Parts: sequence; C-alpha cells; structure tokens
Amino acid sequence: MKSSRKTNKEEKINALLSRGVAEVIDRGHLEEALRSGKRLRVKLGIDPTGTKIHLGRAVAIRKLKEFQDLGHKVVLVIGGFTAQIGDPSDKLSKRPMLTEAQVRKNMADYKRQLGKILDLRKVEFRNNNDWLRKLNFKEIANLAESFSVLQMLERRNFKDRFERHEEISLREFLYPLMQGYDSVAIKADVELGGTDQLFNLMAGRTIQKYYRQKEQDILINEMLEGTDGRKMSTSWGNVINISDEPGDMYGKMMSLNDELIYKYFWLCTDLKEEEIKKIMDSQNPRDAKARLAFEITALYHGLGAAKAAEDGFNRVFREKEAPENIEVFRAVSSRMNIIDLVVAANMAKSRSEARRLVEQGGVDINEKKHDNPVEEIDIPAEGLILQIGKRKFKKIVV
RNA sequence: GCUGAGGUGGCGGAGCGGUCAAUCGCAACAGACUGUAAAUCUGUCGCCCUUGUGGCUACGGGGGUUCGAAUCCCUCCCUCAGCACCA
Repeated sequence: MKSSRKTNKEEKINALLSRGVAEVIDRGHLEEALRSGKRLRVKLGIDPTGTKIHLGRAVAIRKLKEFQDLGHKVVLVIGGFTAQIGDPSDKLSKRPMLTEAQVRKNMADYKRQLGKILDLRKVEFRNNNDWLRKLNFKEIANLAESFSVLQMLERRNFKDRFERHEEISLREFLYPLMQGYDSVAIKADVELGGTDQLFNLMAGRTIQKYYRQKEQDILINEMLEGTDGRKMSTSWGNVINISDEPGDMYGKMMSLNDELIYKYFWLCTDLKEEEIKKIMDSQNPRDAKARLAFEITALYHGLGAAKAAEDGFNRVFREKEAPENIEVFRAVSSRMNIIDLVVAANMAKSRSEARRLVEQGGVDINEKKHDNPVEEIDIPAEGLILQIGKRKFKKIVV
C-alpha cells in the first residue's frame, strides 16, 4: 500500500516534468525539490485584461493543477500593475490602462474560468499592484543594474525590432524587471509559462538572486497551435475558449486539423499515453477527433453536456437534421414575406443580408430550400423550422 | 520643438478630381464537396427600395474650390517615425 502510493507519486512527478513540457530549468533541482516532500510555491502570472482562457493558456493552468494535486501551493499573480505597462512578449500592443474596478470585474470572470481547472480554495491570489506600486526610483534603478542593455537586446523580439529600427520603448525593458520582482515578492519556488515567456521567467531568477533569494525553477510548457494549425490567436478565429458553450466547443474541436489530434489529446486531456495511442491507431481520424472533442468538452462541462453536444453535432452534421432544442420565435402574423421573417426572427442583421441569404440558397424552411425573396410564407399551426446555413435554426410559431 | 509620414469598410492595406460603395489580403457569411464547423472550389460581404445607367449615407472633424472630391485648398483634432549632445 505504502509503496504503491509512492510509485503513484513518482509517476505523477514524472508526468509533471514531461507531459507537454518544452523545457525545465533547472531540471535536476526541481526534480529533487518535488521528491523532497517540500511544499513548493508555484507561480503563474495572470493578465487581468479580461481575456478568455483558451485551450493553449489552459495547458499551463492544467500544469498548475498537477502541482496542486501533489500538495503544492499555487500562487496566481494578477498583473494589476503590469497590465498598465504592456508585455513586450505580446508584440507591440500598448494596452489601455485599467481601472481598479475593471481589474476586479475581469478577475471575477477569470476566476470563474479558472475554477473549471483548479481548486480555487487552495489558490493564493496576489495582485502585483500591492508591491510594484511602492517601489521607488532608487530601488528600480538598482533592479535595472541586474541587466545589461545588451542582454535586453538579445531578446528575440527586441532584437528584431532593433534591427528593423523600430521603436523599443524604455518601459518595455522594465516589464521583465517587474515580473521578476513578483517572484521575489511572493517567494516563488517555481514559475510556469509558455516558451514566449522564457525571458521574463529568467528575469525572475536574476532578480531573486539580487535579493539573495534562492532562484526559482522554471517550467516551460509547449505551445498549442490553433485549430487550423496556425498560431493560436483570436483574430484568426482558431481559438477554443474553455468558457465556450458545450455545443460550440465540440463543434470547433471537430474542425481541428487532423495532424493536431494527437497533440490536443496530449496537452488538453488527461488520457494516458497508451490510451491515446490506442485511439489513434484503432480509429479513423474522424472518430478519434470525435473522442477528443468529447473528452475536452467533458473536462470543462461534464459528461452529460459532452454527450448532449456530441448527439447534437451528429444530428445536425451527420444526419443533417434540426437539433432538438431550438429557440422559438413567435411571429406576429401567420403569413409573412420570407425576408421579413428572416429579419424578424433575428437571423440576419439587415434586410440586404437576408435577401442575399435567400438568393444564395442559404435559407431552408422545413428542410426545403426557399430562394425566392418575394415568397410569402404561411406559418402553419404546428410552426415551422427556419434554417440559415448549416448551423442556425429557429422554430417559428404564430 | 524641428523635420517627415499618415488617419479609408471588422482588421491590414490600395486608390490621390469623375468609370469609387471604393483593387487586394485576412476575418466573416452562403453554396458545392466532405468523416468534419477541416481543406479546396464558387459566390457574397454599407444601408434601403427593388433589380435599376435606382436612392441614401460613407473614406479623422469642420469649412472651401469645382458641374463633380476619398482624391485639390484652408483649418482643427489625432497617430507614428526621425532629429536633438559632441558649437
């Protein structure tokens, strides 16, 4: 009994250090610390700008969960102060200043999402505004002494911009200092982040050293591509958020590039390696993907919702039937022009758009195409199903 | 402060007196195809009436020139880059 528990712990440590992990600094040290039974303080920085947590971001948070399961202390540092500076890792976006109230509101949203992965009762939340605000110029100057200009310029995205003679604002150099100082303030033993964060994470070590703290270890997780294989980015529309509705989440997963199925299984689900391999070997891509979509949906919405999402998807896209629960629109008249109907039911933004949809054959009524824009539709007592494209349905009744 | 560049549709970015509701790319939407909300191909992509060499509103704000302006002039607002020391 005792030995099996030990083996179990050993397995967890191995998984923690390897699955979805791109790099660990300093691996030997962290491994030892994990085995020692010491309770580690594990840091992750949270941007309070109100962004949604997507599956890529969730990779690091799921890592945190693994630490949590091993009894370590998860410390989330909310960048209330740093949000006003703008992280240079994230290109040149100068972010708008956030008010205290906005930060609070965003964090409430964020915590709701985090709660899907972490046990929030055990998490320590800290806002870096509490300490960064108080630093005076002398202290900042001293901190800055820990880095050379050349070091900063070595950094990839500064280097590129420098070579292209693009602006690099001095405040951007300050960002790693602040993030590093956070590690001092919360006495971090380990910090997590994506590969894009390497520089900032390393700064934490440098600054801890300056404050005569022992240096944090760094665990860098792999980056997850978006569903289309490109970099995950909201503007590419290839992002799956963990707060997405079950049906949505399932459907978006089904649009995943086949080549990414394994990686998503590996980084976004808890399935064991052997099991994933078995699924990949024994099933065609479509079914493997369906399983993946199911697993991920279940992870964030529960088994019941995942099952319903799966049924709904199969119903609509395989059998091409209307989904079971459709929003009902009550029409004011039992006879309406088709365009008026589409607009009234809020299925198009403007009459021009509705007209286009009809003319392009995108409008079905009771599964039959209706492409005449002047047609008058009689709405029977039992109602009718109005469908736009493949995915939008409404039941129309009088 | 000086010098220069620029502000155009959800975004990027053309156009620089009429043929501009505005090339193109991305995103979005529809159709075909498909295991798929993938890929690919086709079409659409300001609003309104309707289908016409149609109407209306649009190219940072305001004013002007002109038969006619996103395009020229004036003015205001905003953004960005370079310069600033070595006299």
